[in-house]
Amino acid sequence: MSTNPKLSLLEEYALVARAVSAPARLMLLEQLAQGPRGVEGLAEKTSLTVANCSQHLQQLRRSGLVTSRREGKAVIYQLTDAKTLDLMDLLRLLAERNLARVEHILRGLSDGEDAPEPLSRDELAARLADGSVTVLDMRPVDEYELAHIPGALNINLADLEQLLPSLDASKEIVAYCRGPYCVYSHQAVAALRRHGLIARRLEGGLPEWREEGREVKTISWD
Amino acid sequence: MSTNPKLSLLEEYALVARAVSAPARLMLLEQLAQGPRGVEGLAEKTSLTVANCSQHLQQLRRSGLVTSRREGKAVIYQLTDAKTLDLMDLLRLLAERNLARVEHILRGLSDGEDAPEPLSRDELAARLADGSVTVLDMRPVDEYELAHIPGALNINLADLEQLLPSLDASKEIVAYCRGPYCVYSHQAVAALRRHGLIARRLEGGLPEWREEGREVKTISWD
DNA sequence: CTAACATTCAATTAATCCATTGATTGATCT
DNA sequence: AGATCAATCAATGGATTAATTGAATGTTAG
Repeated sequence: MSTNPKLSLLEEYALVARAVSAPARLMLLEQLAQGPRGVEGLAEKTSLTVANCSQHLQQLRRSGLVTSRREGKAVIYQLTDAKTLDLMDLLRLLAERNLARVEHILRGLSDGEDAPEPLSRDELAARLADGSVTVLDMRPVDEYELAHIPGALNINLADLEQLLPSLDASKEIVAYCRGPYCVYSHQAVAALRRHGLIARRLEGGLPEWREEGREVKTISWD
Repeated sequence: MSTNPKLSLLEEYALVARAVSAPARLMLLEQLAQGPRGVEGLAEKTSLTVANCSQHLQQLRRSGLVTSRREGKAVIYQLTDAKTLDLMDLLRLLAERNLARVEHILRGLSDGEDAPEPLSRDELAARLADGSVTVLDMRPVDEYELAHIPGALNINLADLEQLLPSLDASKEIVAYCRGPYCVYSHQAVAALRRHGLIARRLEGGLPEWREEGREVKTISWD
């Protein structure tokens, strides 16, 4: 606690940030995003010890991101409100942007090849509805599990070759990954076109898709 | 770094959170929100040593929230994009909600007195335009400085009595503070009405006002 | 009241983070 | 080249944080 009022206010902000600055607590929040749970259940899902889990949960409670109530001999924790989810989404968005940008720079990729125009998100939404496209999610499987465009197939670049025979060559293929800087979908499209398929990238990536409030599918993980 | 891919992804999110989990870095971000600056200037504004400031800035850069470029012998830092501001706003929102809720509980306040209906934000916006209201911002001065409703007077409860004579008794007075749970505006309205003035609370507080994308005024601090 | 269970508390250790210091790099100017 | 200025690096000590263990609390069931 500082004596300076301006600083102590910033310390208050920092306390909230601190709460989401440990992977263990992010795991807990991911779990709580699926609904209220007891301590033991959460400990199991996150493979933390019960005591450790309890302490993390109390830290989250102190930060105001979750609340708890007693139910019999169990203590049930739950997210305080949707703002908590907003915070997690923003972190995801920022973090994945960074990952994507880093890869992009590392590989020295430029956009100006013979690549076709990317498909806009509006267009994809329309064509998802009438089933005239195959959608490929090129991100790592853990990101796919957290959220993906409904109906998208998860495949990584290395395995793409194996998938080729089973693709419907009459449908256009749309690949996406983390965002505009992400390399996966660029490379996927290039590979697919080399094999004579009709393929385009989605404009932006999953973060941008989510941000516009479009539907995503989430898998509840182990 | 973890070997588990799911964990290492969460670590990436945590890294972003960690970046905004120190008051010193939040100060730097506040400064950068006003525009790009060099290291020395930032160090002065935040009263950090140059070396310390540089290290914090590098941590912010690693998290992707800011970028830097060289200009002559100076290194200029700036916010990467508006998403960084979104993150800060969200932290503010969550933190101030908590502060407000804590106060509310501590003082055992209930809403059901003889208090009048609060003024909606739409109404206030309309009446701000035609100048038929006096708006009081009851929050601490440092929060006021960060952002407030344009035209609002900042006054704390203790000093309210002194302000009374100078208030235009023919205009309705609207008081606001941090949010629905915050006590300042409740108490201000009660005090004003005790003195025979026409006073109401604003529905919600500044966080809610900002959230709706309404105009706020910010003062660049020292 | 006692036993059983879920959660929390308290104390320890190891790891991480922060501010400070002084040296070092990189860029400009004469 | 040498001087100067801005920023960064490297190393230190002090403070905070996380995971672990075992004991203590509160709640229900018998």
